[in-house]
Amino acid sequence: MQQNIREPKQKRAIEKKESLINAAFQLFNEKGFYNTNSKEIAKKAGVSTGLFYNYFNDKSDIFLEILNRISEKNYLELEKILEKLSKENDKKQLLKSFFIENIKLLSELAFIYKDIETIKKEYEEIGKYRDKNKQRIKILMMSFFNKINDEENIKNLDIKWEIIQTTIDANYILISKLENKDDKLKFIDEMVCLIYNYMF
Amino acid sequence: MQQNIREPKQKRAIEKKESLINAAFQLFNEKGFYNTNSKEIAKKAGVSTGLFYNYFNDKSDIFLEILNRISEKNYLELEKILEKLSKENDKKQLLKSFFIENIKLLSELAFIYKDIETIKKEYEEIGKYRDKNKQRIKILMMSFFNKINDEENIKNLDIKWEIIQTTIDANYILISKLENKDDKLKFIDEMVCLIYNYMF
Amino acid sequence: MQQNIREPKQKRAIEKKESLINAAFQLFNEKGFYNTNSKEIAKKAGVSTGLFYNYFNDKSDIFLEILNRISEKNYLELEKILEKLSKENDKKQLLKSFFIENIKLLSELAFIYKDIETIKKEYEEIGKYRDKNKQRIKILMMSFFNKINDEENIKNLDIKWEIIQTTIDANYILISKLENKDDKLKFIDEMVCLIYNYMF
Amino acid sequence: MQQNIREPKQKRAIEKKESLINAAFQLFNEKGFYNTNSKEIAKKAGVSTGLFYNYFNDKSDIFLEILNRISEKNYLELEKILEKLSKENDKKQLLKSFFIENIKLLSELAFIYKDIETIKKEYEEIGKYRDKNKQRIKILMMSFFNKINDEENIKNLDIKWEIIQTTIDANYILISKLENKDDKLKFIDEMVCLIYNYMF
DNA sequence: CATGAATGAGACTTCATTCAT
DNA sequence: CATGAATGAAGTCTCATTCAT
Repeated sequence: MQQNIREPKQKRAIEKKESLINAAFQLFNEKGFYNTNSKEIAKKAGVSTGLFYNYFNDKSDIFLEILNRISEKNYLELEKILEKLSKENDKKQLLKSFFIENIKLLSELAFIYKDIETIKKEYEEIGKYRDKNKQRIKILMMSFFNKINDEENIKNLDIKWEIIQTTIDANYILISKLENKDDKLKFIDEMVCLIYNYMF
Repeated sequence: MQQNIREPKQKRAIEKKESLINAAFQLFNEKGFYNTNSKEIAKKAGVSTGLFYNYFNDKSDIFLEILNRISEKNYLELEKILEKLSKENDKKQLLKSFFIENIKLLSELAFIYKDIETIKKEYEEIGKYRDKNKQRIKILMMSFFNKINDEENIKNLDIKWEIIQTTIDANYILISKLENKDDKLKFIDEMVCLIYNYMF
Repeated sequence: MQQNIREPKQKRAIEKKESLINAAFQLFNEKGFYNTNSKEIAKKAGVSTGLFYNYFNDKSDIFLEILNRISEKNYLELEKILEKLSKENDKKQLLKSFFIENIKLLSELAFIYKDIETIKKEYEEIGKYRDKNKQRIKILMMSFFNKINDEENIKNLDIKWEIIQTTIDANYILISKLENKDDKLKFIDEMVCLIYNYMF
Repeated sequence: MQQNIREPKQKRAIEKKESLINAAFQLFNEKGFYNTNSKEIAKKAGVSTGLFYNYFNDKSDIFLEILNRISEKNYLELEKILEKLSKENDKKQLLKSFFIENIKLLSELAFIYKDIETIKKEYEEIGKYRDKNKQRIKILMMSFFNKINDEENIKNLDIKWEIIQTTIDANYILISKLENKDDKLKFIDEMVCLIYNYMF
């Protein structure tokens, strides 16, 4: 049935698909994947329930699409950030900038980390995609770290990155829940400190 | 009739309640809270569906009971560990010992961090309990950190602990998924490094 | 399985059966037959659930037993009342006395009229018993009415009694719900009026 | 999500909702509220179980809808009847006409009187609606009685109407169970007699 | 006799998904 | 393309009844 999924071509149709994705994103964020149902998504998107299944095979499919888009966007932005930052000499400042730039991106992903571990077990596809993407970011980041760390290769960078990534993800969820902007910055400062002291 | 939950008195009955809790724990771990149902839990426990509802109001109730037990046990063990460690002079070694001791405990909680953010939104009770418990551990840990850090009070310890706790939780999930014991130890070494460099 | 029902012989056992009957009577009255369950009855009676089924085949069985007892008691009392009243000459006063005497009895039955029409359809036995008892009272009452109506036989007494019985039953439920004693008496006066004017 | 009850707009959909209501009405009549379940109603309506919950929150909800409709219809018809009858001079004939006209209406409500006392205790909403409706009819009827009773106000009309209403309701159930038309008429004659002698 | 834990059928309810219009 | 009514499988939960102790 995979093939039955239409790719909308008319402008109005494309807008509707976008509405669905936005609605799903918001609801997944607010209430989690398992407490959101397709009827609700369609309602919030202002379209009919049936239309949902014109564009997506099932609920996991729209999740995958969101994951996909955000991952893609983030990867590209990450590349840009790293490019830009490579001119920075002060490593600490560099890291800080990195986090500040990143927070906007990564906080979008926060909702995903919440449910993805469970969803992965049910939908293999999503697990695979997630792992692939993680791997891709890892490569990017490791080459970046190697570059800015002029002296010698960092030992155990593999493991280190695994830990850093996990740490960043988890703390981004934490930060994304803070209301106050100053609080956010304070937390980011601390994270910079955490990562900086760890790596260099 | 809601609260008509029995506390079993006969030995066999207590065993069955335990079976249910163990079965639920395993299934929540394997498949997550939302992909586990009461019938399944009962089946794995070798018990009828009805009995599940003799002992628990609903699925969230057995989750709470598990959370409760593990939290309680861990808190007590944590106290013991801290007591024991307070004799250690080498802070780095101390932290390492702390993590090694802790890993056994905390990895049990891994499954909880997976779903709890979503569950909290649905079941207020669970959120409250979780927060209370987090607070309790925070107090314990902060007094410990203050004690071992003889010179002066650590700045921003509040925020720091928030970040450390988040970091530890997230990385424990990571570590708990590793099969190989040496890998685990390597990761723990790195975490010690991460935390140590951050705090001292 | 009918034969498995024990008739308790020891004093303590008899008391327990009585407790069950009393508890069931109260609960049926308060919440109706279909909203009362056997566990609840046992609990209110202060005995175990299992014991319920030592004495009664099922829930309808205890209902039948209650119906039986009250019907029996009422029939005997009715005979006494009619006997006593037959000396009264003033028919209106006689009717009034009849109702006043009766109210104590019949209000006990109020709860039964509430559910019996539905229960009858499920449990034939109960319908049969109910009809038999109604017939018995009808005979008693009709002979009484014939006796006090010296002149000639009342026309259509059959139908009349059917209507009177229905009317009395329904209004007894009404009266039994009144809290105030004076109100009760006022209603009884009106009922006397209703019936008297109808019959004579 | 509780109140997410659809009001069907398409013709076929409206028909299905009607089927459900008709099926429920018949089943409640035949077997009573507590011996009828939603699956059965759906089946009799030729519809899936799920659809039941598209249109009704639960079993009490469809009961309320039926109660609502019948009450409304009956109230309007009652007004018409009273209007028509107010030209009649012979009070006895008037009452008779009233009952004959009414029997068609009220017998529809018979099923409701059977279970409503019990249902009221479980579902407050239904009790409230019932009381409101009873009150409304009382007002209508009392003004009617006052009008046709030219001489002077009837004493205790309040209590009298309470009794009359109870009496009529109960006897209508009785009459509605009769198969034979002549029997019905005989019973109605007797009821006319009962009420007429009582009131005038 | 008495207990209350245990059973499992069946009721209630939700929701991903389909399909006639 | 779009609708939303309709489906039914599957999950949640209750309770009359049984049975080991």
